[in-house]
Amino acid sequence: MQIFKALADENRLRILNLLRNGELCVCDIEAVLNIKQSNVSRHLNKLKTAKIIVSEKKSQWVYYRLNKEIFLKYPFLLIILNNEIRKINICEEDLSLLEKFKTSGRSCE
Amino acid sequence: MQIFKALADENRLRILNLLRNGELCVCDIEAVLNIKQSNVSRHLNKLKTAKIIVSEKKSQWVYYRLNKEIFLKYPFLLIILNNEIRKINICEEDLSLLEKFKTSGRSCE
DNA sequence: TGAGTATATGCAATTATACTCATATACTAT
DNA sequence: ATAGTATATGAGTATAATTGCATATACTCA
Repeated sequence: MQIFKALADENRLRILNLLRNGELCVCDIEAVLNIKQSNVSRHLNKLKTAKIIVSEKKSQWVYYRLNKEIFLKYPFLLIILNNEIRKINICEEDLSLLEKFKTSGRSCE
Repeated sequence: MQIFKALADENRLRILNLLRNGELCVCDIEAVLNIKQSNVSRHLNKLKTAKIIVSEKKSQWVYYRLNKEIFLKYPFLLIILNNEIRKINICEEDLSLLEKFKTSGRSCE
């Protein structure tokens, strides 16, 4: 139930899309999606509460990544991630923006 | 996107569960779920707009059933229907209520 | 035709969700 | 210590979804 509600928001699907290639910190996501930091933080919390992602604090940053276990437990989630989310137009753009951002030196790592 | 929103409501998941065994009219669903008719009608409309179900009018009744085509198009939907929705406690009860209702003679057919 | 039933829909009220701004907390580095 | 950065969260607002009630429409049957 909660997992379906977690998936029912475009910003959260965009976040999951970004996390497909590996972990990101809040400010990476904020920069790429161009939404407010507090907003990103809350969306991440919803995804985390639904156990779709997990977080790990590293010095001043908090890194979020997909929770492999839940993708094993719910095969439909993997299909959604790999087949459906990428069909959303803006998700392609997000990925290339992320690419640019990561190579621009403005990323926090 | 719209498909995810359509799945993000317990009543709608319960309706999809009931439709697993075949088509039903609005009043069948109303009786089993014990929610208001106008409410059932609106939920059905959301599912229909998301193309998850289709409807067919037969004399004074409107019958709703799963849209086979969309389940072929989105395999994750089939997994959700067969594996996840049934895990929701109330869905088991709904099915036995439906059974009773259908054999009680109060059903509209 | 008229009464009864099934369904859909307009409108208002309620509830849930998402958002913004300001600020607290935790950490880093000078 | 102090300033700066990253993140989370409280409080208020805006927006969206759900619901209930009343009613319109379409159909049936006597």
